[in-house]
Amino acid sequence: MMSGSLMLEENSVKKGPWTPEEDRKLVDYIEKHGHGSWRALPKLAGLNRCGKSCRLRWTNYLRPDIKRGNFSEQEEQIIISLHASLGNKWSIIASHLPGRTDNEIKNFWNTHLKKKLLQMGIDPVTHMPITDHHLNTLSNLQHLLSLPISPWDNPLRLHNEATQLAKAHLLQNLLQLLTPHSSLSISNNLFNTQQISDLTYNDLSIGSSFQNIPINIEPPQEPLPCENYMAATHGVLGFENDSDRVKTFYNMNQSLNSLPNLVPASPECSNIPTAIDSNWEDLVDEEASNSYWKHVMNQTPPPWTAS
DNA sequence: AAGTCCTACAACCGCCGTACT
DNA sequence: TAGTACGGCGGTTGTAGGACT
Repeated sequence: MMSGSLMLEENSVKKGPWTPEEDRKLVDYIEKHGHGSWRALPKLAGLNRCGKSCRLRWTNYLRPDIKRGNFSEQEEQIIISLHASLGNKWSIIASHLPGRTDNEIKNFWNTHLKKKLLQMGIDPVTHMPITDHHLNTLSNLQHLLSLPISPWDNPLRLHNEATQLAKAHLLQNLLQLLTPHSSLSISNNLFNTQQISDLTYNDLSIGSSFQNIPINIEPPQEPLPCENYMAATHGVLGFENDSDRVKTFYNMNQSLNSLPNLVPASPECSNIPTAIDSNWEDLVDEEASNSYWKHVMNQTPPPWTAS
């Protein structure tokens, strides 16, 4: 069997990692002719790749305006804030971070920010406190799993096994929600219903691979006042007007900002003026008819919070 | 030192929306 | 209006390299 990087499709289009030679061909062609039709490009550029692969390689890696390196603290804040209001709209989020690609932001979210939010006690999907939502789900699951099944005296044993399997998948999906990017497996002893029923929040742990059940999850160090933020982003409080919503959102960001600061990977990183600095004004002007974004990101209290 | 596990991220896949015929 | 081509997007996978045992 051929390895993935060498595997060729029937039409001999290469897949897998790009070589420096391929990169050079692609860059040379686009610099001279522009990309034009991506489908036609590979042939014209002398590349044995599909147009889609060329486009992705260019937009995500070779483009001259790509900004490499670690995300700054400010960029993190922007991503978190935009994700709270936009969800997984990576391309839109990327459009507000000059030099960053949607793919890069998506990867950064999945590998860093998701974990960070979980450790803060916030569900990175809903941006709601993880306690109520997930524990209710776990509670329901506990009931599901404790339903009596007696495969040995039931003629529908196969059906029951399928049901168990479905339950396993359900639980796995739930746990994956709590453990992003983990290779998850559920051992058979998980289906000891007593063990399941004994699980509490304090018995679960975030950040481990969950490969060894029972699981230990450490609750957040301190309760985070993030309910208001959740309400703001999801409208559960039924605000009377935008002003209330804006105030609440501001309060949330103060909560986020009060968390321990991230340490830049390189000391000089935080001192480098970024494109963000020069474009942030544009963003806030564009994003907010109200001025709350400016206050949120500049961490200055807006007038309406003055008592 | 060797094997295994884990993390990060580049790249791929499939779906969807839009433009064009 | 239907069909097709194309580009964009988000989810997922594959794999290199570091960490750990």
